[in-house]
Parts: sequence; structure tokens; C-alpha cells
Amino acid sequence: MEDGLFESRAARIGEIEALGYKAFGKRFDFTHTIPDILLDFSAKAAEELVPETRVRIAGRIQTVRRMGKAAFMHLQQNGGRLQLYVKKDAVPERDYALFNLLDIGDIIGADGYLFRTRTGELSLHVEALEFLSKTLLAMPEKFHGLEDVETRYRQRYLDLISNPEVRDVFVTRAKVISSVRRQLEERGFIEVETPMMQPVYGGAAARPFVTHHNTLDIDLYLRIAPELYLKRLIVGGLERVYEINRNFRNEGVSTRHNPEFTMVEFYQAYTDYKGLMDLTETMLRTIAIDATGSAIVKYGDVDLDFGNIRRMTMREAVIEFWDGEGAPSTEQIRNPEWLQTASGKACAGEALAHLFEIHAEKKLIQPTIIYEFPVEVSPLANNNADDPTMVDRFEIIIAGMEIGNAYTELNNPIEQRKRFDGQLDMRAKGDDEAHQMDEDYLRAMAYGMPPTGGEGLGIDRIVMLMTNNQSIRDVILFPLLRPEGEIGMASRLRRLSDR
RNA sequence: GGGCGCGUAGCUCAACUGGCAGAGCAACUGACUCUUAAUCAGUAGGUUGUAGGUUCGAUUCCUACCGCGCUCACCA
Repeated sequence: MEDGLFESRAARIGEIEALGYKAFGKRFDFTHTIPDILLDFSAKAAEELVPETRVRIAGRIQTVRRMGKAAFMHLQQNGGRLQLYVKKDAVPERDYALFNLLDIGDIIGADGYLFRTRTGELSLHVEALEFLSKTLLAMPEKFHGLEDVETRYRQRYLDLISNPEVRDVFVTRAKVISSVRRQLEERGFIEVETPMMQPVYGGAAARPFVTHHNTLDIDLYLRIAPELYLKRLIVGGLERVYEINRNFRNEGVSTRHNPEFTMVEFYQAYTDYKGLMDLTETMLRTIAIDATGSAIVKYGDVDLDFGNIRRMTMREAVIEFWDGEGAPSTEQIRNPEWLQTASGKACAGEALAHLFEIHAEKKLIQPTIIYEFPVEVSPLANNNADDPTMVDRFEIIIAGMEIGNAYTELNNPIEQRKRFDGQLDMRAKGDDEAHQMDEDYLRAMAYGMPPTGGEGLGIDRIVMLMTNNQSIRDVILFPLLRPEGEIGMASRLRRLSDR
């Protein structure tokens, strides 16, 4: 079958090697990265580049403009791009022959000196070329880049090559994670790793992925949360622990949900949910500053203000944001019968949580802490001292999304056993996301758990906010997609070898 | 899972009411020693996602399927 561009590029492998270069090259020790050069020399005028500033650089060819016996091209590396000027009588004959074989997308090295062109662009006057790696496939169009969303997710490498802003998203993601880690470390938290494969899953309400260990012949669940293991460590005296890692939930995919997603969970002995509110406000503000340079972050058409976080109870939020007629009074919102009638839910706690979700959550755009949650939807949180139907828990909601969830941990094993039994009842009634009984967790608690506050923050969603992305897939390098059909790459490459 | 939308050259996009499938970039040949979405002249490149159907004739209309997006449900 005809495969013109692919075969003509493959043929150049032989031509490049005939000149004495390696088509899939070797180690190349550069003196500067391209971003270094841009940083160090962008501000310097043409005359300041003399005496000659000699550099040795490497990168991928992004554009080529050939003009007879001279040419300009742009080389990109680490998100920076530098123009190269190649003149026939300034490079060895062999290197000029190589230059004539170069394709957009090839990876090369270059030696030369920095100068400014007539139009003032900082450029490298090339004196020697080295070949480092051949591209066989055509790059996306230079002006629009790669737009097709499916291809961008499936071939993220190509997305990263042709869309520089995508690289910036993942650089910001790294800054967010680094900020979280640094802030927790500064406060004496230690990073731990707990099982991703768990014989009993818990710590959240979700359906799990199931896998199987052959030798032990047991089913294991990919964790839906690390919570119960982290609290075992609190029992063990690791009084400030955190873990940044993936959770897996076997549920719907949407612009806010990926089956595997990244959470930071942290637990601090001797504090409570109020202490965590203060910590959360500081952490989120600092993340925003570390990631974007400001506590005010543009998201869609709003400016999110991480410097000023409102706090309100779930009941207050339902009343304030009630849609249409019939907003409850402060008495009605505490009345189980009213709640059940208004929501159609069987128990008062689920009813309140449901009303909150349908009336209030989407409208909470500015960072808001919602506290006092119903006990029925919070099997691991400690009771509120004044209201037995409520627990000391809060969520942080931003742009209508749940970003974090925290509570004073339930540390009474007698109460915890009752809560587990309540969850088992819900499971028996068909709620397959109700919490499982975890006897070893009860046993740990029976040894005595200090009063503790614990919290989880959704890293992916925070990155969405910091990078102004509306879809979680744009902040996950390789979001889950159905496997694609036949690609045919192996057979194309096989035909090259068979010739 | 439901609803709506999309799928055309390697990439970005056209193609009126059903009437010969086109352009730019990339590629190839040629000109050009400061260009930058380089320019100029020319060439080649298509199973219109897949399989059926309607029709003299289908990229266009219909059905099913595949993939993706948005949205609702679901997801504390």
C-alpha cells in the first residue's frame, strides 16, 4: 500500500546514516536549555551578545523556512523556542547536506553563537549540526496546532508537542502538588503510602474496581479512599500523616469525574474540623499563589477569591439558595418530616444532603466552606456536641464543585460499630455504596485513637481551577477513554523492515 | 444508561435543496543567503468512521454499529 510521507521519511534514515550521522542518535551534552537562553539573553541588545556567546543546544524542529542557501528554523525544548539561522557557507559541507534532509519534527543538536536578526529576534547562528532523532510521522499544522479533542487525549505526546499551553497546565499541576507537599511538610506532616489494593474498601461511598490476586486466591479492591489506613497510623502514633495518590471509583465519567483521580488526604491528631477550616483556608490561598502568582484566580468568567472564604452551615445554604417557591424556615429545615416530604428521601439526613446538592451546591461559585453535615451521610465523622443528628464535618465548594471534605474523626469504637451497622442496613436495602464493616479498623480504634481532624482535597479539581479548565480530562495527562481500534503502526513499520 | 451534536487528505477546515470531493498548512519538484503563519511557480495526496438501505445518482436522506464531545441521570 502507498504510504508516501512515511516511506519517504523512512528513506531519509539511510541518507542521514550515509552522511555518517546516527538517525536515532546518541548522548548530546548541551551547554544551555532553550528556556535558559531565553531567560539569560532575551533582555540583551545585539551589541551585548558580542563578544560571541557560544552555546550548544538541542531540541525538536518546529518550523523551517528555507531560502535557497540559507534558512531559518525554530527549535523547541522544554516549552521554549529559539530561532536558528543556518547559512550554507557558515557550516561544514556535511552538516549542510544533513540540513537539507531535515524534516519538521526531527530532533537535532546545534552549535553556534547568539545574535539578533535584522528584526531583532534572538537567534542562534549555527556553525555545526548534530542529528539526534528522526520523526517518521507528520506533525500537526503549525498555526492551529492539534485541535481534535480525542486525538489530544489519546496521543497526549502529540498534544504536548504542538500545543504549548498544554505543557503549562501540567507544569501548574506539578506546582499545586509541590505546594501541598511543602505546606504539609512545613507543619510536620510526614508522607506515607498505604495500600492501593485493599481486601475491604472504605473511607467513601462509591462502587469499587475489583481485581484478583492469583497466588493468595483473594479478591482485592482498588481503593476508593486511603482514609481508614491513614487513621490506623494515627492510632499508631504517626500524629501528622498525609498521602498524595490515586483513588479509584467505578462510576460515571464526566467533566468533573475520572475513574482514577488524585487526592491528598491528611490527618492531624489533637485538632478538630474547626482547626482544619483554618488550615484549609491557608492552604488553598497558598496553593493559588504558588500556582498562579495570585490569590485571585480567573475561572471562566469569574474571579475566584481564595483570600476570602465564606463559611456557612448546610442548613443555611439550603435556605439561602433555595430554587423557586417554598424555601424552608429555620424550623422546617430541622424538621425530619418536612425534609423527607421535600426531598422524597427515606431519612432526614439524606434528605438534607440531597436538598443541598440540588438547590445550593451548583450556585456556590466563590470558595465556600459548608459545615454541619447529617450523621447518616457521614459514617466516619464525630457527632456534633449540640445536635445529635449532625456531625462536625465540612466540605469546601468552589465553582459548584466539591473540592474537599473534612471532619473531626469519630474515634469512639462503640459509636463507630453502630455507624457501620447502620451502613450495613442501608446496604441491605440496596445501597451498594454504603460503607462496609471493617473489623480491623474497629480493633485499631479500640486501642485508642486520639482526637483527630482529617481532610481530603481533590487535586485534579484544584488544578482545573488553577488552570481555568472546565474538564477534568484537560488536567489528567492520560484520561480514561475506550480503547481505540486498529492503529496499524506495527504493520507500517514491518513493511519498512521487510523491504 | 437517556437526550443532543460531531466524525471529509497527516493537520485545520469547506462542499447551497441529493448532482464531477475542494482549500490552507505539512509533503514532493524548482527559484530565492535576515525569514518568522516567509514568498513565488508547479506536482501529488481521499474506501467522506464502519455496515446496510432509499435513489438514476449519497459527504449530504434513513437504520444499526464504532469513537468522541456536551448535557441529564449517577457520582456524599
